[in-house]
Amino acid sequence: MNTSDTKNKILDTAERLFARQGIGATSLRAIVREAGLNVAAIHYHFGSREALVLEVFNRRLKPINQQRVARLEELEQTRSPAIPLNDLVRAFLEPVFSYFYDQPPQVRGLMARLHTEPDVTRPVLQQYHEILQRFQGAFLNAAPWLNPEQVRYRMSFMIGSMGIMLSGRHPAFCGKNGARLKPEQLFEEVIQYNTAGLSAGAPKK
Amino acid sequence: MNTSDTKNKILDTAERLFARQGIGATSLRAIVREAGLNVAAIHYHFGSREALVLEVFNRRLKPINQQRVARLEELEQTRSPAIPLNDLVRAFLEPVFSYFYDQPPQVRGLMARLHTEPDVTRPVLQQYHEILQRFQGAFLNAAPWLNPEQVRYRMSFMIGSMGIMLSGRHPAFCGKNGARLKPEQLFEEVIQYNTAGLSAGAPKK
DNA sequence: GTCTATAAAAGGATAGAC
DNA sequence: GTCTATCCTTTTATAGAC
Repeated sequence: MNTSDTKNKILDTAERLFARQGIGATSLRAIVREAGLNVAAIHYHFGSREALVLEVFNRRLKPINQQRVARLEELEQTRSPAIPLNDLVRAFLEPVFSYFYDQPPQVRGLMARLHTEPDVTRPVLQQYHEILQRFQGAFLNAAPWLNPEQVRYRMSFMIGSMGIMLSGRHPAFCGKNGARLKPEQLFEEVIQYNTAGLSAGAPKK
Repeated sequence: MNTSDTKNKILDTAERLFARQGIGATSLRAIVREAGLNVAAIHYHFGSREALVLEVFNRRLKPINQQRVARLEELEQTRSPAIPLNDLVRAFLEPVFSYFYDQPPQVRGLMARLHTEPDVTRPVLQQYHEILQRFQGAFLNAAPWLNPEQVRYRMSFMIGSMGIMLSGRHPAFCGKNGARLKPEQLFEEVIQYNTAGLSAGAPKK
């Protein structure tokens, strides 16, 4: 079997189990059992459990954040200096949405965990600190009535609601509630909600 | 030592470690090591690891949700039939805030995890399903331009941003950003953000 | 690159003394 | 109610054959 085939199989399976059972609760053995491999394969390809965890997240985050930057730069060139908040929210969230659109639900749920599992949040997000800084600057430009701390917190709120969207667990009502919005509709809800949140306190024009 | 003393000591320690390391990653042995007890104590008081996990969450959620209901009922009596959205958001979030205000940061971080760790979300939230239903009805009344699904999702977004607030990890920038809002200011930010989000799409008056 | 086999440690749970 | 001692399972990690 090809190197990258096995590697991807491990990453796919780990991702699915992390999303389903939690990261700390998922053993390497559970992963290889479901992947039809053996423990040694993981150590060969990743070196340690911790390195595997980071790779699972980075594999998804890298292309998403590249997309985010590309869209931000496009906005800066075409709509500068006054980029509408709604466009910024879309530039930040749409790459997530389009990337995970055709992924199984469990895989989407992984992203929600990124911001709450303490051993993951720090090492992963440090890699993307610069991107967040750039968005913070853009949001601050677009919402000059806010101070930098407010912008940072509101971005965090946006990230929180994004996690909820991705988790698909719909935590307010994880029971048996029939009708669910279609993914596209749900996404528009998220955009609308967070654009309104970020716009809160704006001076009337 | 008194029964409830030991029980609380276990709950306190477990809570702290769950918040710090994640739930699945925290062993019973780690808990009792830090609490100065032994594994048998946990099984005596809680029966199993799983039961302990549920108790850790329910100990906090029970008083919070009682407060929520009390405040909702007060609003229904004093401001019915048209309860402002802002009051509903406060009725839902303020009990969380006031309850955790004087708790150490790690303990607050636990609530953030409630909505993402899959083995916890379901069993815990099922107990409070009725309360969420009541709030959903109230929000639907206060925002009649939304349909029930929209209300449910927006409540979930609110819960997501609340989790971010509680986590204290400020995931957008977990690096070394100097100034932080005071807790009260942060709370007002959350209220404002989510009131605006829930109000999105409201007809102009 | 992938496997089996195995080492060494840590996990949850229980029995029985006090 | 709390402890020690113990059972059995599972874990991460490594060594060495193929």
